[in-house]
Amino acid sequence: MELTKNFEPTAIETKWYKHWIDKGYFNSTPDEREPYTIVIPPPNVTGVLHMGHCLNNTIQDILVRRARMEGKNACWVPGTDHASIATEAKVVAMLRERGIKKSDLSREEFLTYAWEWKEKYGGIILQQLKKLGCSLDWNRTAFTMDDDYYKAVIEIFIRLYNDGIIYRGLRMVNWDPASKTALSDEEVIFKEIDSKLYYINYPLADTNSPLGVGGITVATTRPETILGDVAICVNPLDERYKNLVGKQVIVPIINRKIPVIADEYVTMDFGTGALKITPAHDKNDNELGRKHNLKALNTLDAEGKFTAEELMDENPSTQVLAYNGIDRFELRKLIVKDIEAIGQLQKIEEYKGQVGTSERTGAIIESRLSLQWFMDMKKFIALNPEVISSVANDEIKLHPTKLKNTYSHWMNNIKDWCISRQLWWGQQIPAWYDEDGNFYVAENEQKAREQAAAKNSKFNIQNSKLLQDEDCLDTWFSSWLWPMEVFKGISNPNNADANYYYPSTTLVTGQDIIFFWVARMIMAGYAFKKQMPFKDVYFTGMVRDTQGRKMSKQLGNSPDLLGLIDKYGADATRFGIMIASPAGNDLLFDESSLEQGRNFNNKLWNALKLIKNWELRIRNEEDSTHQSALTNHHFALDWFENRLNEVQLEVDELIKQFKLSEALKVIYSLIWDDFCSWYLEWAKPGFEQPIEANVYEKTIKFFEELMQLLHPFMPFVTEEIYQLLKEQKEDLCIRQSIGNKQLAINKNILTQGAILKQVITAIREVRAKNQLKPKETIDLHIQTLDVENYKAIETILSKQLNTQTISFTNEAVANTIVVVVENDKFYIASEKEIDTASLKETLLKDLEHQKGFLVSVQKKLNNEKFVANAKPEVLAVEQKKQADTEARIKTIEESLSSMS
RNA sequence: GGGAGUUUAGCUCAGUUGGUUUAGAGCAUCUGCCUUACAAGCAGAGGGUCACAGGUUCGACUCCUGUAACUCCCA
Repeated sequence: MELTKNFEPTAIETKWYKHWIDKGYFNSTPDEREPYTIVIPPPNVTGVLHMGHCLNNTIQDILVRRARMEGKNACWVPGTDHASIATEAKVVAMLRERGIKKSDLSREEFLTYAWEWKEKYGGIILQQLKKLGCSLDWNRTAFTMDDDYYKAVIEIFIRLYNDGIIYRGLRMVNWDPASKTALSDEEVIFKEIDSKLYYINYPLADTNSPLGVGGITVATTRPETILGDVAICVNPLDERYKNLVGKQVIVPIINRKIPVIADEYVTMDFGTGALKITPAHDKNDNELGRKHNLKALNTLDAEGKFTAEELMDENPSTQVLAYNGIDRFELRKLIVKDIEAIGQLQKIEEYKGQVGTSERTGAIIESRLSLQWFMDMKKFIALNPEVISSVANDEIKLHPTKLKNTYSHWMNNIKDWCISRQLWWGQQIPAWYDEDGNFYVAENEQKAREQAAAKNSKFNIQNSKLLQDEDCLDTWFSSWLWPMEVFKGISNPNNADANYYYPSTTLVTGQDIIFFWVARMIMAGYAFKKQMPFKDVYFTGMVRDTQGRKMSKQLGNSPDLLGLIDKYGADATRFGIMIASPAGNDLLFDESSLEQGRNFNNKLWNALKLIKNWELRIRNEEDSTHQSALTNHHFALDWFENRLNEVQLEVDELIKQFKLSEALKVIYSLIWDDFCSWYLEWAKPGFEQPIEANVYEKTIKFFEELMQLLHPFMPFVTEEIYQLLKEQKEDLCIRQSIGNKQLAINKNILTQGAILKQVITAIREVRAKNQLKPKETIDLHIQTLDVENYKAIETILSKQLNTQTISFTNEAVANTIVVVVENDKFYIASEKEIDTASLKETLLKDLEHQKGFLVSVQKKLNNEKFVANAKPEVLAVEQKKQADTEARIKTIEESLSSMS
């Protein structure tokens, strides 16, 4: 079979992925083997594959494929989450395009459209993962709104409500006026925004002085909330305002009389040192308001528009009523203008401030008083203390470990979790309200009716009205059950799958969702299963561009992943993203690393071609008349076998520590340098020469093992090559590795190999310096005490250095170039004239270096304190260094003297 | 403002309890090669007072203190 010039990934990738799926290799069912479970961080149904997913899922696939080859029962569960806010926004937009308004639809009608949208677009990202080669068990694909999953979420809500952990309360929440829903703190992104600081005067109420005289000036960024002001607050230590505390001032426009109060909370050097208090529209004001028993007056509605509803007791003026329905930012301008008109605006300053924005819609967040459902986190943690201890004592290991601090800090300062969202796409809150304002939490309306009848004597179980809460639950309130409910661990407790696969083995996810998701899964695990959800958590950093900027749509710096896979192949893409991915750190993505991956594919491909060329030239050992060639091949085989074992152990260790990038680097160098550049050159027969059968077979075996080692990282090219090397009974994808523990390593052979490489490199270097063309032969004279060792590698030397003759000598050879490696000397004779001067220079440079080194070693050995304090083995090493260096200096000096 | 982290070659990173031949790798750069697997390649080379300033120690990239720059988290 003729092999193509270069490796061509596209067709090969499609072929093998289909084959693996047809064989069902990725499907897992419980058996007697040890399970290795990963649940995918469910991407949004709205999502498309981006670099973050690529990194994340490549890592998961590497771990899963390796576990599968190690004989574990590997199970990687795919799925998506319903992403309430994002999906609802997409569906609303889709409807708008069709000319349909959400407000004209019933909940049921809207949900029909939403499901339609989900069926059409929700699976795109999972299809894209197949392109990347991900070995997911597709039979297990889960969705956070599946029927059973839905029921599980509801059940958990009811359980937590009955335990007194979920409560309903009026709280200051982060309100997104664009999507008209509350957001958790984690969904708010703070941004620096240019705004203005308005200085507004509040005149004193109890004097007859004209307006503008003898008042108090407040600096505010939010004049539009002024109509909700209920107090002015100053620092009790502030001398400027001491005489004003306890007095009344007048709120401009609405002319409300409010008190001046004192509290340490106020910073004296910000603005004027006087703060207006609007408890309905600011978190801190709300707290101060509660502390000082102030009323909260809400002046903005759910969309962020002015409403005078709560001001009606004050008989507001027509001017105030005219603000009704005006948007908050428009209102700001208007009120500033109106305050200016009555002469109460003193000045406006430019100001840079932090403003919260919605992660999903980008809208500026309003703090808003609202009835929401909450989880009492302090109580929850008190009942499940393992949530904190398991991470602290490494029962659950976080990688990198520095995140342990972050985790415990958050846990110990945890705030209540607002779990309700004013949306329809999600699990509807299982609470029903009767006409008297009582509510009943139950799994369905019938059960709620029964409860109502039992608790409310006025309630008629047949006829009375009962309305379900309109809101749905935060998406994270469903995805925190992911590791258990993908195996139906809540909806069908103690089923065989859940018992076998839970807890999962490893979780791979981004650092950005450590609180959103990871921490909450740990909570759910201990609360509902009394067990951790996973043993190790590997956090990836963020993928950035070469300038270190986040990848974003606005910057247009996020590459088209499928385009990259088309261009370079999935293996090269995986290689490219892994090779530059330090454990737990941000990754600066550069397309050139994909190029490196593609080149690596070709390197493998060409090594295959070389070996295929040997196939027809195999000769049995018995026929051999070249005994020395056999010994030499024996050395090459022996050396590479040991080198391979050494690296296999190293990789094993690295993967255990989640140092995947390093493991890949080590394998890359083993294949490119040790196997291709050294081993194959040593084992290679001469032009049109036959190859010994055992060399051929061993080489195939080595290559197979290399492909096996690399397979988790680059599954397609390795499977293809594995199958082409020889007729295979099984697929590489499921080939079982031999336990690494049995691997023995002969250090002597490895050292000998290292010296051989050093000799070849050193002699090549002087060849290059003396302009000896590769084709020009040399005569090599070796002066060494280990003649036998060099005899064993004679033909290798000859081949790699293009020698005409190799001989051994006990003394300097005249008119040659001298090379010193360790304590051996190599004299190189050629027909070319020798550049003695440059040769001398090289030797002198080396001599100087060695002498300098010797001085540093001797300094230590002559230091009494060092000799007294250093450990014996350290002392021995230093003594050996001294002896070696002295010997080397002697050798160089001899060479130099023989030259002159 | 509070907390955590980072700083090693042009770039991206290793460097395991302080001593392992006066700091390693990949990429990039330079030089020479179309050598019959591979020019997407081969062979070779150059490049670092380990951010800065002190300290501990016989000995510091490694431990301690301070300074600077950057990053992230929380407010």
